[in-house]
Amino acid sequence: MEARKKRRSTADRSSESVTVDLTAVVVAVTGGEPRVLTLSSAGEEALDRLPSGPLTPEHRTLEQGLRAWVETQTGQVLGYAEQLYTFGDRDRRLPTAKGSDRILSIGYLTLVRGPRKTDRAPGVWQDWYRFFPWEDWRDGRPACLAALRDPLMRWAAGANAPSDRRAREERLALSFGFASGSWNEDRVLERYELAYEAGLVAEAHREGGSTFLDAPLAQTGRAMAGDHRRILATAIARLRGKIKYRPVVFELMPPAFTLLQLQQTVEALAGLRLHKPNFRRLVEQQGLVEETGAVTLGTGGRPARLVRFRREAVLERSAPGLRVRAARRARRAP
Amino acid sequence: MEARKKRRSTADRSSESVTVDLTAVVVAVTGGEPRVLTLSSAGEEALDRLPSGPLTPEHRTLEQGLRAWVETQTGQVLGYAEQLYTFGDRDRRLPTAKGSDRILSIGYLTLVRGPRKTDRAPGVWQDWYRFFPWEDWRDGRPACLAALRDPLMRWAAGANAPSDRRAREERLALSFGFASGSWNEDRVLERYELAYEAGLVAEAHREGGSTFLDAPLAQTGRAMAGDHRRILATAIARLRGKIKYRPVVFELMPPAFTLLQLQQTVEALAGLRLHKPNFRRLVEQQGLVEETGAVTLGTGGRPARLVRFRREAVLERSAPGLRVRAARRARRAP
DNA sequence: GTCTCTAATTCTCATCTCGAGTATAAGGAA
DNA sequence: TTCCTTATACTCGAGATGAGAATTAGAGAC
Repeated sequence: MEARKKRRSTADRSSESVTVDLTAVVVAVTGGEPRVLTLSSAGEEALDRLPSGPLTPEHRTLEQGLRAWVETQTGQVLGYAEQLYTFGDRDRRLPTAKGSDRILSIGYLTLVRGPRKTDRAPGVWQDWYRFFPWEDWRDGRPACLAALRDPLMRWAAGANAPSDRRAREERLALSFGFASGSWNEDRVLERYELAYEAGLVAEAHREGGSTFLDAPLAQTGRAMAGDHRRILATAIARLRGKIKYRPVVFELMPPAFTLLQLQQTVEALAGLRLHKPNFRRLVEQQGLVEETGAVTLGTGGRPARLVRFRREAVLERSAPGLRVRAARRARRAP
Repeated sequence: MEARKKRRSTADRSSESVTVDLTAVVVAVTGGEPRVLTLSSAGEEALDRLPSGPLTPEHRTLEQGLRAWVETQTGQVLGYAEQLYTFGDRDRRLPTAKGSDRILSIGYLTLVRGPRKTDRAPGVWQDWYRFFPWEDWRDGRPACLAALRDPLMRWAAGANAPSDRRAREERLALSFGFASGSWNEDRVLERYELAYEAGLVAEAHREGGSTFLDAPLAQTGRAMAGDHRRILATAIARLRGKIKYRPVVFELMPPAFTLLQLQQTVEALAGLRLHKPNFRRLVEQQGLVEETGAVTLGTGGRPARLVRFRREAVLERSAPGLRVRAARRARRAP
């Protein structure tokens, strides 16, 4: 543990001077897979980290600062950007531990359309399911979930107070759908935090956190520097939630695309397989796309129409999005 | 364009030292009206402000700091708390302008159940519609909206570039439902920001913002210190959105309540009138409440059953909330 | 040219959900 | 007992949704 200073009576103790770190989760979908832009953290064991940098006086707005940092670090120009959350606990493990000041991290979700190949620009586009293997249900229930279940259950059972135990069990049931058996793809962050608390992810062991480890770490996903994996979880959760009521997917699509490409993009993000005819009906009923007139050949079958996003849709519908539903909703009590 | 600095090698100019302000929107519903806890800002013209205070080294987490400040400033102990957004533009007008450092404000939405009467504790519970009179549609379309419409339209028409004009008109259509005629109660923030940009709220004139003023300021709601009204707008928007898929309303209810009380609470927050039988059906179908066995007399009619929140509901449904719908949804193109 | 394969697109149908309205129940007061 | 008020229950039709079957249109094999 670090010496946690308690000087509460120094002159200007009324306010603490902190430095602010702007951190970007840069998302794209290529080849039907969701990708995050990562860099290699300098020191130590070369963990993956997210593009990030300190807020400086020249940044007029936070978002401006974020864009600047991502550009200088990766060469990537951002499209859509949305603030996610501000992390500010005093004892967070940080990738760039400079001094003993408190560091606030402001996380952003950003989307880019055509991720340039990272020729010689630094940065790697990685499939985000490398970091969260249990989140990809496109080919059915992921195998690693089975491996997580037992340690999680044992962690819950190992709580001291019975009330604690119940609380943990409830969180597990809610997040992973153990018991009820229903998976809610939006709860990415809750699941990561449970895995963390249970000591199942590598990050939890870096600074003497929980010690419950005994689970196959290989199955708990690739680690990231600092708490970047938590920020990534926050971003995925937000994006999965948001595509349902806001047309954000289109920020990831090329100007013209087929309905199948759109579906596959949504599937990639949500980590779910969808029913093709129903997906089409949804998109068309909502008026989210319009014809370009062109078609694609070379699909291997009947040519597909190329469509584009129809901007007027946001004016017509109150929640223009793709409300995908994982499975049949839980039926109410009989 | 701003000079985008590339000097990545100066000593410590790379990071700016900022102070952080924790700001709370404390919400309760009493007497069927939504309330915010406000204080009087010290200096100047005694504007209403939200409870807030700087982050200090003793605060281990941001939320902890927030709770501490609200308690010391108002005596109010918080229940539910949720981070909203971090405001950090360099040129924000702030209620407590200390020095020239950048100040980051982290806004929180917090809910309290039984707001203690503020006997001699500082702080006033104010109907939040005093700050946003156009947001209350419980008795039909609010009158002040008619007064806003014209100035807003003129502001849009007054844009320099035609593309700008179109963009403004689109935002107006989307936020206020002019034209389409459909009101979306969630877009509180967008509406406030439009009113601000159009110079229709007092805050816009405090520091030489836009100068479009000519609208009846009396109808544009009570002003607040700094950008607290924007933070309040953010909170209302978040809360209105969230009751639809998360059982947060119950954080505002007493332990036992009638279905009508619950409905009136939702109506107060959403600023809408709901269909009684359908609201009951919704609540009961979702299994959100259970009987307490007791009934209330003195309702003026048939006694009402007292129910309580049923915690298991969150385990059964993937989005346990009260998806209230303002009106018939927009029909698709013919 | 015809057949076959693949993927795009269209239809069907039963089941839910939801908005809206109507009917009945149970206290209190006149 | 009657009326008034509010709580609670029932009904109906339109639209949304989940699931699957049927049809269409290129490409390549023969």
